[in-house]
Amino acid sequence: MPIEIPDVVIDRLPLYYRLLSRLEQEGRAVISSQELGEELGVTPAQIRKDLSYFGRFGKQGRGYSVVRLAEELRFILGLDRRWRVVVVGIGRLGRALSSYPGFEGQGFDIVGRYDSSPGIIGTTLDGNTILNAADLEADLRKTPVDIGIVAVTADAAQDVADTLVRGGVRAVLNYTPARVQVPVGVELKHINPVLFLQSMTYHLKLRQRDRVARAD
Amino acid sequence: MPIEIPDVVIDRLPLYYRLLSRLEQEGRAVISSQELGEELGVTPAQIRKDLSYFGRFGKQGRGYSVVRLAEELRFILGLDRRWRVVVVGIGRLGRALSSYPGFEGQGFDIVGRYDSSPGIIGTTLDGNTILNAADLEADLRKTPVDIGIVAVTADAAQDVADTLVRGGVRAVLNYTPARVQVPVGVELKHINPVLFLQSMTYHLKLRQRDRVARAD
DNA sequence: AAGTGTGAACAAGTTCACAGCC
DNA sequence: GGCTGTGAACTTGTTCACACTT
Repeated sequence: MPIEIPDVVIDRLPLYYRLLSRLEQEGRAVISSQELGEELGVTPAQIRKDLSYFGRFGKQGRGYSVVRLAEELRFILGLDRRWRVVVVGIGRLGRALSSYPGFEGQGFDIVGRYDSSPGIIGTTLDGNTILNAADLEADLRKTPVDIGIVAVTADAAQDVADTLVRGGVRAVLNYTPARVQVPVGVELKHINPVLFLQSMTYHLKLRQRDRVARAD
Repeated sequence: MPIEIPDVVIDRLPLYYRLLSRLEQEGRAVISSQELGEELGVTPAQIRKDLSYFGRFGKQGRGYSVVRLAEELRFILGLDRRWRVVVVGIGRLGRALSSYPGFEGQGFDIVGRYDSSPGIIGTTLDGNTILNAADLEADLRKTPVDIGIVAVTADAAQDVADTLVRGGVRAVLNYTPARVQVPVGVELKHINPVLFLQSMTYHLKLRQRDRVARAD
């Protein structure tokens, strides 16, 4: 009976969670789907439907207990434990990611920073020694890691992903412009600013055309 | 007669374009939707339907001319011109973005790097002087910019976005975990690695549960 | 009275399947 | 013969609207 939950729903949950988390800290006790929706730019029906995939967390006539719902989402998303993350590729981007303060507070521990360049291996970053990427697979085998962030050059991306997977990593976040392949059963997401920009320019161009057309 | 083209379609075009671009360089003359689809993990019908929103670029019995289709996509996406970009916030992430070699080659010129910290203003990065964020709006008024990348702290994000918009920027790429608002008519995209990771942990947790269940 | 949870209606997006052209 | 372009069929996702609970 595992009713398939749409991926779009899963992708919205962290958004809900982030807001709930903030409200929780602000000491807000109860909130309605209406108000949640306004805050997030989503319809209230959407929020209720999304949550209904996982249970009945609200009270009619009242709304959702902020604390309760935050906790439920934490549980659903697996944020009630800590996740072990390695960053591979300590160039400028890898350095920025390794030092990103937002991970720690959300349950993600960066437990390894790897690079393959002799000039970088052995140096320290925020007090952590950069390890040799050649040791990555062996290290992963010794002490398992959940998530790998790939911030190497495009041509090395597939190799690194393969190594991560061989080492037992079950989720790969690829910051490389290369499209990498992983076996089924391994989670994979791509973050590529150029693709974002290119879809934005489509809209910019459209709008410019409109403006010119209207000016006639 | 502007038939509304779904946003999902627009978001796929840069993917198609990137592959076509590579094929073009490799000297490939013609390709079928079948093969494009295999390469991209998309159904051939999807590709044909997507492209059909914009015109009839293929030849029956033959496929698509790689050069022709790449050119069409370049035109559709507005990549047949250069776009002026500023990066605001030159912390570790802003530095990484400012130096990212992928922008230049795809038609995006970083024409300004701004920060508000006295220790950073006036320093240079890749030979470019970091400018004072206090001058941002005036600078934008003088020499217009198309796209703004926001890489400041979360609490400053909305202010920076407002400044960009007042300065005439029509697209904002927000690297901040803060949800920012922009007026209608301004493009806005968010890139937040934590949200990506949090939807991945949902799947990781699911899979772990499955594994435990099977082990019984 | 207010607001959830949810089947039913609707909308959006994807795939099918085939006529038409090269 | 092979592959595009595209209505039609289907599937997926969203919104509606209301019975029901507090």
